[in-house]
Amino acid sequence: MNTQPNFYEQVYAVVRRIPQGKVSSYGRIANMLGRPRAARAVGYALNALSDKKDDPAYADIPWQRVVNSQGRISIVNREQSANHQAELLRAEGVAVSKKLRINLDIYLWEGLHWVEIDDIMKNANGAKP
DNA sequence: ACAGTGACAACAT
DNA sequence: TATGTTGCCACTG
Repeated sequence: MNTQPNFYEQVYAVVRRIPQGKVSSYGRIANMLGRPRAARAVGYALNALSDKKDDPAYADIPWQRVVNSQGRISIVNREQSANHQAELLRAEGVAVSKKLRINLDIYLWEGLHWVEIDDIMKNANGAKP
């Protein structure tokens, strides 16, 4: 009852549900998946996408919609990637300040309800039925 | 099997 | 507000 082999897939499934123009945080996603302390692992999961970007199955994941709990783009020591993420978000209508900060009062995604989470847990696929 | 790592978060200065 | 520290988790050699 713990470590499900598909933790990454579950993360991806949730991220795919984040609507355009909204953002969520690593911690919130971890929370949705029933692992409130796994925020760091969520970031790790998204980081792993860079190795899968050639796989079309992972090409549609809006990773840019995930920021840290303060509403700031969290890839601090990767300036280029951070700016890239900011641009992607702006292109979606999300206001990102020069300091890479986003107003969560406006753009925070409410998240999924338990029924949808339950579905993801079963299929660890989420994307599509 | 085990230690190291990293797109986090909460708390302390 | 801006750093630094500590705890956490899943994944990797």
